Amino acid sequence: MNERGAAQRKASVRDVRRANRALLLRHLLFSGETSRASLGEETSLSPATVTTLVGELIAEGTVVERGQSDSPGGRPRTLLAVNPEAAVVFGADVGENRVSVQAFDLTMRRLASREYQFAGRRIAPAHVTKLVDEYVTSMRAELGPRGDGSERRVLGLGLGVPGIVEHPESAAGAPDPAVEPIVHAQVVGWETETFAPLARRLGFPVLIDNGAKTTTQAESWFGSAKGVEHGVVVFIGDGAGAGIITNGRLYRGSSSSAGEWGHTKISLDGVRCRCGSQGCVETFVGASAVLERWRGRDEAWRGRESTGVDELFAAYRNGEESARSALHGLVDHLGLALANLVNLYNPQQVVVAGWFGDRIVSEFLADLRAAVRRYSLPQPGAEVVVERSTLGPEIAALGAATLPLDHFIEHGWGL
Amino acid sequence: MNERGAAQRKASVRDVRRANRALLLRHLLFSGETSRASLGEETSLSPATVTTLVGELIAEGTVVERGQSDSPGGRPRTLLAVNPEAAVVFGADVGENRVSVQAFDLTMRRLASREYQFAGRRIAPAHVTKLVDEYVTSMRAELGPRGDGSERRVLGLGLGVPGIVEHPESAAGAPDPAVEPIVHAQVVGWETETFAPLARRLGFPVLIDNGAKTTTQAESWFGSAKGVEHGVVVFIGDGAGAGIITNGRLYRGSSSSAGEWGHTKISLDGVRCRCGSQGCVETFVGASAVLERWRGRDEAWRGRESTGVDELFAAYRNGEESARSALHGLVDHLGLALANLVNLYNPQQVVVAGWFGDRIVSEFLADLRAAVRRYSLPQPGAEVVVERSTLGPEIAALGAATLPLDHFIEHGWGL
DNA sequence: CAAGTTATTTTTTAGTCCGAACTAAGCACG
DNA sequence: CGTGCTTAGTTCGGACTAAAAAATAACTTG
Repeated sequence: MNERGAAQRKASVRDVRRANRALLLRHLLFSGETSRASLGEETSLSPATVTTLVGELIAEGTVVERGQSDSPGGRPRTLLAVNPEAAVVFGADVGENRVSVQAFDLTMRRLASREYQFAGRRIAPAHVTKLVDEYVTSMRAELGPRGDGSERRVLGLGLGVPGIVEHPESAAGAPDPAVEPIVHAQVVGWETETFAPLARRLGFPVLIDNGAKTTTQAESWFGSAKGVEHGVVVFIGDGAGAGIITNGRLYRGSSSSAGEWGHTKISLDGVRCRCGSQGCVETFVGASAVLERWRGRDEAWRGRESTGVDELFAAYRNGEESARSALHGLVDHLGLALANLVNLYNPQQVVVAGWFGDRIVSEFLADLRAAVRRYSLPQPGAEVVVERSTLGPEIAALGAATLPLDHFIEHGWGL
Repeated sequence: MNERGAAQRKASVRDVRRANRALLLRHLLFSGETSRASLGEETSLSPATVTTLVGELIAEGTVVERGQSDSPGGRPRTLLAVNPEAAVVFGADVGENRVSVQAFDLTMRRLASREYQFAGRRIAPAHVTKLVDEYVTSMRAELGPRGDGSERRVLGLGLGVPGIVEHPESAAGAPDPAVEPIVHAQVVGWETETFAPLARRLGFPVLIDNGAKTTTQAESWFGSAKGVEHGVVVFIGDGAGAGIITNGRLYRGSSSSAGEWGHTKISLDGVRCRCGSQGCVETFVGASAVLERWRGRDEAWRGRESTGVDELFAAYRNGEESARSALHGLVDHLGLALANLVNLYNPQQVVVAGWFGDRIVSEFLADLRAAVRRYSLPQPGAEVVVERSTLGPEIAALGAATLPLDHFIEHGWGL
């Protein structure tokens, strides 16, 4: 009566084709132009199989031929590429003070974007629904029809939100557009929300996940963590969070709330955190917390943390002792908190992202690396590479758009 | 040029059969006697497929028919079961002061066992090789031939060791008998060892992994964590470690050293740990550490921690204040350290194991649960179940034996 | 002993990838 | 220009796969 097997689904011949189709499509998407021959070599699929699968992809319009490549004395290779025009994907990200919606082609080139700023860290889900719907409609109008005059197909919209997203039933693996997820995002004042209305209004699938997770996926597809099998991306802004890649895939945990690194404790007492507990990592490395430590509980920083941080770094360069000790303490604590991740997950790479994380790393990368190494076990500590993120904050929406894209790669147009 | 695809292997029709064979075999192994019909229902494979696959399993001797079940008015179901006689599996575990070697039949019933105690936490790998070889030979002699007089087939031997095991190349997934792993186990004085000689002497595959990991697998197959998709098993003895189950499988990280929970830091300063750092979880919840806190740095406990713990608990029951505060502090710290795991992995279940962990949980389970809940985020904290291990210390070898068994389920006799 | 019921097997079908032979499309060199 | 040489891609038959449908087996019940 053990239900271990519940995870393992039965396999059938159809799954084989789906898996191989996805394999090819993924290669094609990430390596740009390739030929059938090299595709076969890289995937170790037989030439015959490549021919049929690519034929299918071309027939459905996902892939196009792009002339020949140079030939070293034999028949020249015909180049293949994903057809950017094949579909549009939308990505939307709800942050702590802005909503950003962007449109991408199938190769994830940005086609259009819209942004909305809000204050007070509050925005109603209905408002988000309205905004996104509006922006998507206006961007579709802006884009117009395709080159050949036909209507643009839409893969779907990915939505990143600053909170926990529960995917009922489909516990394992990637989100499934069929089940309606539940969102808990206290940061912007959402208790238990659903975005079913948005999907109804848009008329195409909406996939939702935590923003840190979607951005992690973007980082692992296009950024510094490209191709990393086991990696961690930490986001440090006002708060702190992490996204985890295990076995090449985003790790979600049993109810998608894995990676709450910002609220792990590295001290038994200490400043109280907004989560209600104390000693959280966030209270040592988050921007507001650091500012508070530097200048005391001064409400002047509230809402303008960024300039506060500018001042802190300026003071540091001026040699002010208080700034020095605040920043050194920060780097030390951050190193320790990262070392905990290193010991637990044994990642090949740790990427530091987020606006404050960027600032820290651009100034103190060497110190941070030393601290991580000091606090982690020799073996995993020696192997891990601490890196800075190369993608800016505008990739949040791209990360979200990654969700429908992933679903398309894996399952095609069906569903 | 991105190597994401490296993880994804191409699929072929053969993989389908292998996967379905494994699916059936796993069901058969875990649910005991079943019929073809119910096997079909549970796996959602068609009756026809079940017939052919089961036919194959019967032909190779792995499965046997076991008479009929009662019939409610139609053709009675013929019961199927894994044939215990089909093969022998050996499991060996090297602990901090003993080597235990056991033999199991294919249904993981213990057939024979041997044990060797050593002192001083030192044993040479060559000595282990010699011991294991000796014990295996003697157990094979003890078991004699099978009921029908034929030679017993051996699946292999699983070896659990108290340290980090690197599996070169086969980074992802389960260990592969083809590549020779490298063992780092400072606890027993091993720097960089290999057990190739053992495999040569035995003449069948030897699979090696960290003992905490193998025991976690046993716990997830046969113990309290049965059927759990996302779970954590923590081992608390003299030291502290953890094994992590994600998506129903053991998580190893990029170089198999994931789960070093005992050396994550929950304090910025604090007692120095044997790993060289300070503030490690181990220095708050490990048996020696707790004793040291209670009675001061008194070398009298060295080597007899178990009786020391007895005295501590006795003192607690006598109402001694020092014991009370030591134990309450322990439970509090343990709760915090577990909450960190809960926030990071979002598991459905946390199982506390290890000899000292057992003692703690049998006395303070309610307090511990409260502490975990207090320190973890509301959502993952509400969902997680903190449980005690129901399997004793003798399952270490069973956990190790699980490695060849898993390999057999997944790949059959080949290789 | 006939009818009903359920379990299992057989047969057929639709689908998979792959190996080998084959065609396509260039270059090199006389 | 034509004849080989080389590499790219396609076609086709073979060896497998699971599953749907039909047939058979083995019971209970009236």
